[in-house]
Amino acid sequence: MSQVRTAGRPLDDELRERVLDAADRLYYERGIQAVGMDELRTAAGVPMKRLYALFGAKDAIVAEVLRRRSAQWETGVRAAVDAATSPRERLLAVYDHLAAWFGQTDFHGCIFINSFGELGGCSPEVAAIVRAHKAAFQDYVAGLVADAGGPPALAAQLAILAEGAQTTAAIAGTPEAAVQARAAAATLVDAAGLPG
Amino acid sequence: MSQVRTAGRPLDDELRERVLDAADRLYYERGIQAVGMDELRTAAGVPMKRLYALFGAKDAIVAEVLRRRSAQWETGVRAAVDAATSPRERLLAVYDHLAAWFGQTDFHGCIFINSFGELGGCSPEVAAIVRAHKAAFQDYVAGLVADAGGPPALAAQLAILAEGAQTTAAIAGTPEAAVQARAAAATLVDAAGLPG
DNA sequence: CATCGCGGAGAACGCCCGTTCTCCACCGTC
DNA sequence: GACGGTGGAGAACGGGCGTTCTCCGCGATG
Repeated sequence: MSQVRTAGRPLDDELRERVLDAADRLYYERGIQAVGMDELRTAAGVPMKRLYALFGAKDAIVAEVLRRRSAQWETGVRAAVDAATSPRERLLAVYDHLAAWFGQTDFHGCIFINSFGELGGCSPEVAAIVRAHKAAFQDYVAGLVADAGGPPALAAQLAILAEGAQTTAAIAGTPEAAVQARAAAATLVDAAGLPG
Repeated sequence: MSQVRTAGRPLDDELRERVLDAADRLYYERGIQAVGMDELRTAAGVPMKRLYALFGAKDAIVAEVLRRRSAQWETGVRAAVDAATSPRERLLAVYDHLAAWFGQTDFHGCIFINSFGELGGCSPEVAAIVRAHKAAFQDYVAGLVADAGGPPALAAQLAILAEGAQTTAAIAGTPEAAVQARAAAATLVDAAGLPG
């Protein structure tokens, strides 16, 4: 059952990582349907037979890519938030994290929004993963707002600002939506009259 | 040059409308790549030869659908805004318009955001149309804000809220993002201290 | 009425996709 | 060294796509 490393043959886990890394990059850059299994095979340097032995079907690779991105997003946001000190700054740290992300040269928008637009109408599995990811983010923001002593309605507003910033930055191809959203969030937070 | 109606054969303009209506509905419901030319031909009740004589290629149909939607969106938003009286209400009317739209049973999100996610990475033409559409909306909001005597920064914030509401409502499958965005917009507008 | 030409209906074509299968080189074992 | 089996590389397959082509019926014209 347990795997033993052989000289020339990488372990299944390493190979899965390599495939998912390549799939993530290609799907994110050009879209899921635009990247075929042959291109993925070539990019990952994995034999086709191995690819299907590891994942079974393209759908499974897509789902795994999305789940990985969701975990990475959560990790990144948490790190940015936890680096902030006051509850107010923790709320606004979300938008600073967005600003850093939008500024990256390979920024192509939110892969969940993109995937939902591409496959949400035809793939219930993709739709469910995207919905769960966004719901988790909203819950996280709700927790931050609650910690700050803000009203629940503020959480939904802050989440909408974050979504709008991602959409706007992706389509415009410029990162300024993050600072605009941050300013709006600061106004909303202040208007909510947080304690402390 | 000018067309003359013949008994059994519809005019080109009528046929174009029929094709674009069918394409709009199918592309919006299930995505562009998921709908083939054969299905569109069947749905529109138009012979394949006529379809290609009218449009030349699928790309042209896609572009035309998006341009039509852009004009329809502009018309709808303007109507909602012009029905409002005060400058403040005119700004918030945008979100009331969103609320009515999100509540429709066939709401599947913003076709521009969806199309950008699906084809933005591979089709410069689609990307350009989507970018132009969103830029036009931002300009329109900027005009409303200017008319209300608000600062330019407010316009970008209000546009981001509208984008975020569309994304959130589409993915969640529920319309409440519109009223949440409206509340946030009202807070931002009030915080901007508009005159009058 | 014979003929011409145009338009309707859908088959045909070439290509690409996701998935499976074939072939062969290479390894451990007797 | 002979051999069985496993994994690498990529061709093969069935299906669906966008686009083009063929065939046929019909109405206009002499």
